[in-house]
Amino acid sequence: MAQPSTTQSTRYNPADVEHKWYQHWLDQRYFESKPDHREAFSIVIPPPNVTGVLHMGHMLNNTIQDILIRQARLEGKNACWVPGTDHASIATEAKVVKMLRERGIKKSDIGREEFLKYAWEWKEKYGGIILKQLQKLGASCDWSRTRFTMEESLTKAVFRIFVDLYKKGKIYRGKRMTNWDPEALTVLSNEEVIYKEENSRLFHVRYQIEGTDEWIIIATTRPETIMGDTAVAVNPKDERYAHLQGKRAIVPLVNRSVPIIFDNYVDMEFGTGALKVTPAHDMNDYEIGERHSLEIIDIFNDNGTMSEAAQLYIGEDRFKVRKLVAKDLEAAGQIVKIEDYRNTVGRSERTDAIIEPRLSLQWYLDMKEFAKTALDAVDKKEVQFFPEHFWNMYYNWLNEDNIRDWCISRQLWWGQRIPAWYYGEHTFVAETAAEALELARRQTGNAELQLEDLRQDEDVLDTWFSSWLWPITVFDGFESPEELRYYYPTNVLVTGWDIIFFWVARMVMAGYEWSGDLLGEAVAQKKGIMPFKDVFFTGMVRDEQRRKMSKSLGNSPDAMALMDKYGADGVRFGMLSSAAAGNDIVFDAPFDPKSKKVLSESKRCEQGLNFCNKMWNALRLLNGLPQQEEALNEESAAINALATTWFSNKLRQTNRKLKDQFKSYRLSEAIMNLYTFIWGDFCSWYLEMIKPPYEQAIDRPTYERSLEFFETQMSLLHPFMPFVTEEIWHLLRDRKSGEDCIISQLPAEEEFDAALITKVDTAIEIVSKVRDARNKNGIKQKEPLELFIRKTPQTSELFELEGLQEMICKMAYLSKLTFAEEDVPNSISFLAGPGKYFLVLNKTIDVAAEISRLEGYLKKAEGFMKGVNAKLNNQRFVDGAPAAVVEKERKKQADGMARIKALTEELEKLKGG
RNA sequence: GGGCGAUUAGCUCAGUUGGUUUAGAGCACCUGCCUUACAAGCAGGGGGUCGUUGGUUCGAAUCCAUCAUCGCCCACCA
Repeated sequence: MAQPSTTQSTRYNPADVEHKWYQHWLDQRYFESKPDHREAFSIVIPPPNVTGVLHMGHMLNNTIQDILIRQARLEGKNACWVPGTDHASIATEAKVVKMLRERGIKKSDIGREEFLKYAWEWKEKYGGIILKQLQKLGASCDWSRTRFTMEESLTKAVFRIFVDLYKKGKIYRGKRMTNWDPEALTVLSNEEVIYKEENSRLFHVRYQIEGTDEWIIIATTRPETIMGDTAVAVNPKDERYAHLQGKRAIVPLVNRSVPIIFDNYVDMEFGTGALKVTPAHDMNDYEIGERHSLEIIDIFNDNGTMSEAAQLYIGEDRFKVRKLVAKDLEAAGQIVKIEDYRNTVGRSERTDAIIEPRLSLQWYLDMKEFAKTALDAVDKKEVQFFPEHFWNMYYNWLNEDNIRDWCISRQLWWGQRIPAWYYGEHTFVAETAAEALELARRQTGNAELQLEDLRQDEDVLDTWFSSWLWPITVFDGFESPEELRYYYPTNVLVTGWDIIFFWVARMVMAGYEWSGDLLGEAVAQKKGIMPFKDVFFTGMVRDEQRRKMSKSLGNSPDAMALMDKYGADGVRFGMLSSAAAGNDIVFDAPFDPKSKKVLSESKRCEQGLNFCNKMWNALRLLNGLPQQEEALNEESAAINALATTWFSNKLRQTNRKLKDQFKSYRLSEAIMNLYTFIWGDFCSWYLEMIKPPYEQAIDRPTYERSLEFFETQMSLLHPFMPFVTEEIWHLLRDRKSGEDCIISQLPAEEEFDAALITKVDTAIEIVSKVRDARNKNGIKQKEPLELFIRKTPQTSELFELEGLQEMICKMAYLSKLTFAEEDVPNSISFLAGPGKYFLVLNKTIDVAAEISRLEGYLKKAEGFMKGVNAKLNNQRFVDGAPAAVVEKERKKQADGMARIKALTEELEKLKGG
């Protein structure tokens, strides 16, 4: 068993502590979970990219998951947090390509097989780093369950559902516009295209209406595509062109006759309101072409030069042709004018080449029904979002006007290769090559066919096509659903809102599609169910200029360095204390203009470390106290009795609040709740109340209660700051094996005495006011003073509370506390709670200062009364508001009047005397 | 262009269905303390007419509308 350190040092040192306890937890197998009789609580990790390194977003995300899983574990649930990584096909392939390039190897030279060998090597080498880093953060994942989206069994599941969807007719192959990089000669995904505003020119070109002397003027930024024009389009509402119905126009230079069509897409306000349509080279034109069955003429070669189909300028580069066409049109008198113009141009992230929209054959998944399922799930609250407003974003993407079929093929090698084989005109979709071959033999009637005769699709599947199954596949749901029945649906998904479409929505779809069959009898009518009950959206972590923290911007502090400096607990505190659900968090790491780097420093994390230190020293105080059976005297017996009763009630109150905060995922509130409670109520008040004078002993019962309080607080705080709490837990008492904070018991929810808490609050207010009076009058903190209480029914009742007087005397260093029938002359007076108090200073009072102080109070009280009176004098308020509210206002009025009266009297006396 | 969100103390943010709040917390700031648990600390303090203008209501930081500023997502105009 791990040994706790000694408490000699006044400084808490996380480095000594954190690794030790993490290893201990691993040795005790606390993170591991197997189905049993207990209630399950499961979370699947959003798998980070396999070759990624820990950044601030991961830190936040995984800290939150760890808090929830540790809390569940403490609540006695069977907590299971499944870790893993994503193969991230684009990102990883790009890294491998770069690595190979640095070694002078070109991807195209080595071929698919060898490339994949390098890629796997790379994965083996760097794949574990991020998981190791998560361990440093304290993540209590069941590491024996670590999965990878491209491991064998997950890949098998991917092929299985691909075939399933293909059979259901939801997967199809279709031609669509894609982003073509004419330099790299490859299709790019939307994520790899960067759009930027650039300067260009808008050409106004005139086209003749066939068989007339009339012209129609169109505006274009890309005159070189004129040879691919197959229509001219105008808006059907545009009266200027209404008469052109059924007419045709002549495309200049190539003199082709094309139809004039009417389409709502055309913006009447833009340019001349007329548009040339080039279906092969523009996304929108393609869609117009589809609607009007236009001819498609592809005028470019792969490398961006003109093809035979262009008829003119064959073999010349597209940008050279733009100039040539402009010149030739000008010469032919076809150009009306040329304007300067700014438009957005898409460039390849890797080669910076201007993207050419191009038709290509891709695999698609029909999303219509899926989208409806996913919408219903949230609509019927089967899945709940925190915060709720993300529903709007989700709805906006999934509703039928916006939803688009999912392009699931990628022109990459690192990934799951599409399980489709071709033979001539035939396509065979099967889970394995052997099955495909069998299909092929059966369907072609050719029993002699061999695998070599078939050609497998070259593309791989989109990464998300494996991750949308993650909540099912990590439990081997498709192979043996026993575990799925226990752990599914998972309790909560914790993720950034930036992947709400890519991932969250799609997991919901997959859950409903397949879990029903897999869960079998466990689910009514075998209807699929949601993959998680709650979704907790974390914000993006941003720098002080509100930019997203990212590696490419270099604005992110080094996560590992932060933890070295402040400890994992400190960093967890720092991240969380500013992370309200769904709100982006601005992380306070300073930027050093000299080194042009973000420093791994943070005030918030420092606060977390200071908090550890505070608790560490509270521990040192308790551990260092000598003990004896009886209390020192009657006074301390009374104080200790009051202090323990009061604190146990505060503890229950805090526990109640904390439970609510967990239920609604208000975790940043929860940690601040614990912070102020432990630091303020426990250390500053409770411990000071019970602390015996120097080298005196504390009575054993109070000591014992104090240990219990401390322990309970460590359990409550454990999910947030696991290391320091475990360490203190062990230093508080001698523990047997297995008595660890990580599996300790949380206090049950109990009623608390609110009236008692209010009374002690008033006492605390009195103490503070006395201290303030000392401060303002330059009197030493420990100089004994006498305090008088103006006797009223309220103050009498307050001071009936056993130990209250003694406690106030101790905390405020008062020599004596006396009830007075009259106001006490030559004293400092103040109000606290319902009473009035007089502090006798052993020196002359500065009357002028006293007057101005009291006038300040009076002004505030009068302002307050104005509001209250205005309400009560309003007959409609008295009639309209609920009786309880009116009653409260009446009480406020009475209290306020009393306060003003007391202050006025006091002021008169001071002024008069 | 479509959608979402934000605007509260010098900074970062709470304020959960309108009424125990002329508004809370942390940091920063100011004053006094090296007091035998803690200077990574202790005690105390100052600071905001809740972005604008209207409206609903007995009552608005909170609900509605408008404008302003900022941020994000999606689609992209030839």
